[in-house]
Amino acid sequence: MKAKYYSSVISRLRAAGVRLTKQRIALGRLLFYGSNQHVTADNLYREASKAGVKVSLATVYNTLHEFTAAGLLREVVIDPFRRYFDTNVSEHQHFFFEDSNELVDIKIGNSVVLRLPSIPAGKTIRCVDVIVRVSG
Amino acid sequence: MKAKYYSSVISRLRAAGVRLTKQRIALGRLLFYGSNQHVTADNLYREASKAGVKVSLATVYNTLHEFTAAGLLREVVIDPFRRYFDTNVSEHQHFFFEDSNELVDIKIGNSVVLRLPSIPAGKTIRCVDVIVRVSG
DNA sequence: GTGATTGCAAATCTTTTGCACTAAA
DNA sequence: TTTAGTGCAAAAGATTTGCAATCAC
Repeated sequence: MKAKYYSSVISRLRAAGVRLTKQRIALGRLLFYGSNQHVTADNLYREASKAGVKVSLATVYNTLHEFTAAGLLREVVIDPFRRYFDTNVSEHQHFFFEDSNELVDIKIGNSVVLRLPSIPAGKTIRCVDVIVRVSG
Repeated sequence: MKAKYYSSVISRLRAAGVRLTKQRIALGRLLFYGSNQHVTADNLYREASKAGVKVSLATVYNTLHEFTAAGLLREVVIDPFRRYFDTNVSEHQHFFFEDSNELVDIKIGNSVVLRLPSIPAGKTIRCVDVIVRVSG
């Protein structure tokens, strides 16, 4: 099973056109087969350390940006104190649990339904971010 | 006209329960009667300097937080590089023009949340942030 | 071999803090 | 008079950068 996951990460990275390095493969495994879909740099760095992966924090930052540029991750702007990245790049919305700082996908069918606004001529909507901030 | 605006800021601050200082009144005037409803600390600091208001950057930060805590401003999390504050504290949504870094309110009637998601029992929705990111 | 990537430490940028001084109530 | 607010400079915290060493293709 490990081997299958491993090669699956490799083909995903290769398909995205990113150069295959030890660090990227290791981080890719953590990102795409780990339990947490929503990571911060520090977050992923610790997870890597815990997993015995030798990687520097700078490389974690580089990799998160590289993967985002390659379409493997999407950044979620949710918190002024740190940057979150989401392994789910398909269109979806988020709960942010303010008491625990937890970011959770809203399941399709339970999402906020919007009527989209009209926009200035010549412009395009790149995306619509919806964050439901939950407390209590 | 000036005098009317001035006293109107004073009563607004007083009503919000914030102590009236020269700096807060000056920043309040810029915020509540200035042209730009969406400010960053640096942004407001420059505006103050330009208007001849003598105030330190630290006080601008303090004041933005103080006003936010008092319900006079609302923070909009939109950009990982700086914090935006909005003088419009009523429920509304935003355009973010990515090319110019401009944050603009979506006019009422031009965007509507039609249905909210169900949330875990015991929790409450504090707010729903909707950001329409526009480019081109 | 050649150009991209890594790791470290230093730099950067925004925001916060400590503290002596000043101003508001 | 007493407590809160201000300003400065220093600190903090997240992210980035410069550069020499290393690795992928």
